[in-house]
Amino acid sequence: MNAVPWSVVDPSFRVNLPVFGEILDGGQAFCWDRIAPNHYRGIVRGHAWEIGVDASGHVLAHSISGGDPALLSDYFALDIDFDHLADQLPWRSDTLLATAIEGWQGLRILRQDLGETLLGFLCSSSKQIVQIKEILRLLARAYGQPIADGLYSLPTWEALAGVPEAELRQYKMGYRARYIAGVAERLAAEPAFLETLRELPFAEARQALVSLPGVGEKIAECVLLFGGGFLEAFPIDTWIATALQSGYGLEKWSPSQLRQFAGIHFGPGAGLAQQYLFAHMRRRPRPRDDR
DNA sequence: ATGCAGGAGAAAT
DNA sequence: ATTTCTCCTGCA
Repeated sequence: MNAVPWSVVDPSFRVNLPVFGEILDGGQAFCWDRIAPNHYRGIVRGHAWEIGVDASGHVLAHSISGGDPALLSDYFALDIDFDHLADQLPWRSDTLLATAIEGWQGLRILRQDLGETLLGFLCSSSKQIVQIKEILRLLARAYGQPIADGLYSLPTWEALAGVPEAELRQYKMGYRARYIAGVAERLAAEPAFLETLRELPFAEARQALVSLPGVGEKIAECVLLFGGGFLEAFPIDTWIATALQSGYGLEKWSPSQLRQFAGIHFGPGAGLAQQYLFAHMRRRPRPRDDR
């Protein structure tokens, strides 16, 4: 069963268990199933993987489908020095950020497939992570490719083109079916849309994404940050809005004003700051709910 | 039991 | 240029 040996993804890539879980299953990606606290399984870059972290924090992986573990170095964006990027953030004058960075050392932004990221976040509105994963699992089984062991890759947008909205609705996505059908249609009509996106300046890429049905500011910034390599993207969800409002005394600021503030305060690595703050906020119990 | 969730879009201020 | 309502579904 384990004919393929586990190998260290990269000796310099080390994380603690909470950070490991936050990276794979904290809301950036929806393709990983936790099969043990330190062990995840999922499909990435067209291959089935098992990924684990050992007692020393080294990340180990093996592919059930013959994938080269080097593919994961790219997925984890190991070429980017996130520690250095974090040090460039204004933590010296920002105690909230300093606490978040301190508590989540080793956090990184994944380099995911752009089309898959778009699909995932189109399903994300008013949904919890487990629900998003369920929708994607159903879509993968219906329109994706079998990779291994009952695991399917997510469908390409090409595979989704022409699927009627009514058919999509059976996969628990509700009103989001209209958005997915609409985006599939747009991308079929503009085949170069996604590949061009990466080459555009951030503002233009964002504008292009928002022109898609079902993609507003928040989802556009998620797609650009987690799938487009735009580390200046700063998605503002309810957690981040609360963090900014209560942490910086911006209670009366609108979402667009908060976005403006974040760009100026956090700078070119704003997306990483967002990820730290998000993990930090989500770790502590909600404002009104104990236990 | 129902309000509401890591939102978008259109209608109504 | 904001605020409000609806859109599905399933947790809490």
